[in-house]
Amino acid sequence: MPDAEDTLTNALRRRIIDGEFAPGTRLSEISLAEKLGVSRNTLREAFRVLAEQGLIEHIPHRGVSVASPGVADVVDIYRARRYVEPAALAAGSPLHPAVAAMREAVELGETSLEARDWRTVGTANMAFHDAIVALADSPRLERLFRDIAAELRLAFLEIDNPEALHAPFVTRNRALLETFLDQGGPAAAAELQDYLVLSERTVLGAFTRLRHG
Amino acid sequence: MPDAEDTLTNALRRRIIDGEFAPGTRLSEISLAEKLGVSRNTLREAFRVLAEQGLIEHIPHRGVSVASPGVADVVDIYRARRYVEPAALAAGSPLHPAVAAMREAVELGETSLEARDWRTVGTANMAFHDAIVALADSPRLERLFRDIAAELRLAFLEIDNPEALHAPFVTRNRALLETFLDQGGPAAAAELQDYLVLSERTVLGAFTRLRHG
DNA sequence: ATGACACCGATTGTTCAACAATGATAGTCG
DNA sequence: CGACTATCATTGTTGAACAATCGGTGTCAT
Repeated sequence: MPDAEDTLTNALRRRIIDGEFAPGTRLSEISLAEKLGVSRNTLREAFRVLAEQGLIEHIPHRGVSVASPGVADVVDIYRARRYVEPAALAAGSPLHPAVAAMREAVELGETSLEARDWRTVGTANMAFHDAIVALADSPRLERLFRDIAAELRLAFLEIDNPEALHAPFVTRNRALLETFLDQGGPAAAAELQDYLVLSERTVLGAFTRLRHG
Repeated sequence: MPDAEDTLTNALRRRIIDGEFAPGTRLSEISLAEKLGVSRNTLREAFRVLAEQGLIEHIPHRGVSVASPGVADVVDIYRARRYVEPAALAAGSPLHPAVAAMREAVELGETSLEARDWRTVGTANMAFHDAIVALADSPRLERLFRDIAAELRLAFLEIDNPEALHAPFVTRNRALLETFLDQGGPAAAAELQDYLVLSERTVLGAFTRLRHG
């Protein structure tokens, strides 16, 4: 079955992001290869890709495990986000196609919030920010964001309180979109700065609460 | 010979960056594996890592070749740089350890300029900007910069006029460092914006000159 | 001569089995 | 009870093999 590997990498990626393998889980080459119906070598190639993306951690001679981001990782992820997202929003055009994606993400978030479908709320949230980055029209920045967004999802999985994590930001997304359209990029960028600070604080708070009981 | 792969990846990476394999060169699995004294499978794992880093391009069933960045890539690389570098400089502290690295890079650039050692001038140049990014204390931003800097080196290799490419920026690096120390981060950030615009223009100019004769 | 078509060869994609090397574990001894 | 050692499961790496695909070559009909 040639070409299994691209598919394999994506499949593994999705399953990890979806939480099928909890953060920190050890991924055994032999058993996982058997489970997925591929050879060890093919699986190892996929591992290398995912490790480079930060989704799994590879320790020589000790195998790979699903990344489990710690406080330092969350801090760094938000730092990177603050570098990229507000600037993308500040320079973004309201006519950019990504604006439609922003709107759709906001609406999906709102309907999912009503349905109390927190998982989808989280997905919509990420899609919203992904659209913001897309405003920059930079494949490399998009790739960076794709990777750190995936890592952040792992952090969310560790916390496992999706309502507190995602719900508060649905209305903020709506407000941010309207600020962007009504008052322009720079105003929206300033708002997003505060937004990200608050979001980081929310995540970090949940994290330390985890550690202390 | 276990643990060959991390070493292998780094070795290949360095050889590519050093121009041993010209941009666009097809890398045959069989012959390269033989040349490097590793098996095809091990080499393929290294390929996956380097492809993820953007150093080589992988086309299914057609193998990998050394990336040869085009105009669009250069534009995107500089876009990403403008997002990250000035902000890092603006927020950076003069007391940060990376400042020492900035200084060393400037001095190395100056001595290499005198010696007309353009290769080292280019290296020092990149080290200077690497130190700027290090001001942000963000592993993920550093990784992004490491990858795009490597890609940019490939673009430089394609142009192959290192003097025009690197020499003009030695004095600018010195000036930028002094602005940062004397007038602070924001002033230096503004200067760096212009710097990067000029640098991009230099590279793009050389590129189009290549295409037209 | 030219264009479509079928074939062939080289290369990549993937698997399997084997062995070396390492890290963790468990058991032993002082 | 702690340090040492032997064992063992797992990873690291290899080589050979076969399947699948791509690109070029040559043929053939028009």
